[in-house]
Amino acid sequence: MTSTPDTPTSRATTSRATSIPDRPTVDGLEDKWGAVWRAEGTYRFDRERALAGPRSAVFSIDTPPPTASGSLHMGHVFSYTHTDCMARYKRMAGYAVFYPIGWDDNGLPTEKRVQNYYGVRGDASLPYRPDFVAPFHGNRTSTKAADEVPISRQNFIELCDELTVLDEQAFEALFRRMGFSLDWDISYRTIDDHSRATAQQAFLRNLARGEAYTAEAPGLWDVTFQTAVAQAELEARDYPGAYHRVAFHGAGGPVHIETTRPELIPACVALIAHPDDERYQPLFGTTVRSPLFDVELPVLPHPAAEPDKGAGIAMCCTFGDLTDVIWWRELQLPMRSIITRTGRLQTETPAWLTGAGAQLYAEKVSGATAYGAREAIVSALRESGDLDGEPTPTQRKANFYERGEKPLEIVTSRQWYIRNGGRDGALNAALIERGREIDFHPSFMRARYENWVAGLNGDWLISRQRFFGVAIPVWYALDSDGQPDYDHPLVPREDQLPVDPAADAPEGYDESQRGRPGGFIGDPDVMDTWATSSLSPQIAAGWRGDPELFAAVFPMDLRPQAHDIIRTWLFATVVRAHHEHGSVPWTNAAISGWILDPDRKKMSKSKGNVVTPEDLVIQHSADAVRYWAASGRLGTDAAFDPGQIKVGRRLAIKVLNASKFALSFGEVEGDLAAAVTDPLDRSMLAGLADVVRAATTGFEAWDYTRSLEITESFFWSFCDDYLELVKDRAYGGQGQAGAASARAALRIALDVLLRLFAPILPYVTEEVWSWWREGSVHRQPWPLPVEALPDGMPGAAGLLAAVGEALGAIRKAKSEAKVGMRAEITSMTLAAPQPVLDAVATAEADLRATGRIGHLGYAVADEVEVRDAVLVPVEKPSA
RNA sequence: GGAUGUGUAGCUCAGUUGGUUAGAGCGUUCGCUUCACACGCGAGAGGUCAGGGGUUCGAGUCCCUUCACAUCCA
Repeated sequence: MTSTPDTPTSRATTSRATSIPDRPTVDGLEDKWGAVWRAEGTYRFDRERALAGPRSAVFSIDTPPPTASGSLHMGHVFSYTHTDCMARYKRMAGYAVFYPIGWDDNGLPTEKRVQNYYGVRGDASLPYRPDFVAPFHGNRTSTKAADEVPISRQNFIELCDELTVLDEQAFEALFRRMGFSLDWDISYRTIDDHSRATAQQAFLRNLARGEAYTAEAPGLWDVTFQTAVAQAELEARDYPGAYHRVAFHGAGGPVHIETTRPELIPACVALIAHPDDERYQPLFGTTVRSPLFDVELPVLPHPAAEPDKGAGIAMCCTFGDLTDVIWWRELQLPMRSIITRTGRLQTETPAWLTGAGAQLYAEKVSGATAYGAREAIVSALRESGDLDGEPTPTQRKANFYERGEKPLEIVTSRQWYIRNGGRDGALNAALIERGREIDFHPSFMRARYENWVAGLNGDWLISRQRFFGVAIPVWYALDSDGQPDYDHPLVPREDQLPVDPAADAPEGYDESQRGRPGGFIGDPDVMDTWATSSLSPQIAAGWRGDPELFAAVFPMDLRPQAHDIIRTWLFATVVRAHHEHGSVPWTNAAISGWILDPDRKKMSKSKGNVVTPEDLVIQHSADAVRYWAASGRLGTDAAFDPGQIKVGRRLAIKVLNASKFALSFGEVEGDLAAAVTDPLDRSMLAGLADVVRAATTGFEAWDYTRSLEITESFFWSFCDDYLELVKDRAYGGQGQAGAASARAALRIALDVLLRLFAPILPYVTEEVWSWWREGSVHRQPWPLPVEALPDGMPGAAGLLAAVGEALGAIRKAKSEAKVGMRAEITSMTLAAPQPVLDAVATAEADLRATGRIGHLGYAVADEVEVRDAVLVPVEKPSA
């Protein structure tokens, strides 16, 4: 075994023998360095250091767990790159960066994908089949529901588990290729045992404190997915309908209402007009009889009636829309519901119907879809003469579940809620106040939060009648008649979590008592996905089971996400932390914009304008794609721009080539800074010190784009002007000391520049670092201005700028003469303001070598220009 | 209807607390085989800063107003 000397800890002395490829390339760096970073644990969270040090030395990130069953799109790459740039900066700035990754794999998106991928459908009434084999594996051609094989809940869940694991592998591969410096050792899935236990524990504590409760109430219901839907999942869409002018029968003659839903006439409980509406004031307190069904109904005043809409008087049914719910509740009207959970009208004839009405119901509408019932009732109204005129088409706003295709119905059901300030002014105000404890980046995004919280109109409905989710961890005792006692749910102990009430029995009971009088039943529902993902900080930070870690990283420093889910994910997370910890979940929220296609439309699969990130990375390199993403500021939507990716690729290549060049002149022994004696070199380093200051300010203000722009713009003029100007001297054209000064300055500049670029371009910077340095550039400290130019060393950025201006004039003269830049200038006069002439005099040898100038004269002038140039064109070799 | 943001070169965007002649990249035009890079280098053309009004010695920047677009909430 050979004895190796201890690796020096000082950064500046860890140079190693330079080894540079002949033709450096950006292609293939992802695989090369991805493997090294993985093997070395380059981005591993330093737990020991974090626990030992103060909280302020940790930077913790609540990474969004992507929906694993969704497709990978540019939006992911965009937003995750923003976060990664900040994470890399913070790591270099000395923080112990806690940067976990999770996958959101429970919930409806996964169920839909499993349904399509395997050709199956969950059916809670079926028994488990241990030997079940799915008919398809992503190769299904039919999309007909009839072709789907119904399987048990447990079989369905097993398939969800199987497919999400596959999907997550695809995500992980992309995230690794993109160079996201996540700690893959800290990962979770929202369906794994730890997440389920955490979600259940948080729920049980909400329940114990009265923040979670059940209620049987009318609520929005999706008839396709047959589940209750929360306010945050609503989407108002235009939906075609028709106004039907229908006569109700009053004592003093017909009362006409206009409705888009005549099929609900049998569910009508009242007619309602605005209290100030003089047309209907005489009718208040009287009753009318409904057409066809002849049910006696009161005419009542309520301010929610809109006098300008339709006839100004409306029928209130249980339930056609949310206004009906308000009327029903506030006017204490009876419940006459006929729409069932499938969206069809109930088959049994309602008890409140009699005679001809009952017969009509039984014969024409019983069991019909809403659409079929409407047709039947309209034709009956036409026959009875109660339809005034023909229906007039209209566009109305209807509520849809964001993933659904049919308008939501309102169905009465027992559901679980978590208090979120939607029905409680004090809690609402407290949550708005919590929002003000969070720094939003950009700050105007707070308005989205406050808008949403202030506009809530009910508590957060968290129960879903679905399969693949975290079970609501409660059971209900059955009385001797087999009726469940919903008011006293049976709960597990926290150390028993996670539990599945469908498979586990509550304490004090055994499985044989399930469903029997005197026994118990499990709550059949699962939680909404957000009820779990709103706990991502608690899940990742070990709230359950790792209190030391939790104390070290919570509340977290950063929540990165896109602006469309402020109302859902961001808000829900604030609600949970407020209830559980009495604090914010994090102190900063970095809000990324969306990716739009070049026509400024949001990119989406249905529009067929999606570009897959994998292709782009393969084609242009991860650094190039990151460059494009980092060019988009927080909060700003960005057009997808392949041109910008190409610019990134060029920059990455330039970093390789310029670095190769800067390192090609050989080592400089001893103290590099002391070797820099030439004023032009010091000027360049002074400019670089300014860049370090500005780039640091940019990152500190969450403005990685500004940091990149400043560094990039310096780097290009460094290549175009400085490298050209010192080339001759660095080759030794002007003696030993001059060469040493140039070579040392190049190495200092490269060292600093690589670190400035490292958060944005992790691959090429790491590649170049490996040519001449030990370790990873990503574990180096963020550069300080004094590393570019030591305190006290004279140096003014203006000198290089002035010489560069003179060089520009020389290039212009050659360009206008249509000769190459290598063309010799036998003699010329440089006209310029005196300060520029002074600067040029300081660096005259460099300028003359670069411009290939023989005799150089000076003249004072306002503008910089070349006069009286005598050019010798380069002889072209004859063909 | 309410809220928020945006409007600067053909395109994508910078433009700090108001301060000389408004910048960059892409694209375009012209030129250059240049010893790191042709995936390169050099040069040029291109703008009534959405419109109107105001404050100021001075406005792309501040105020008012109109218009257009986007998103969120009703």
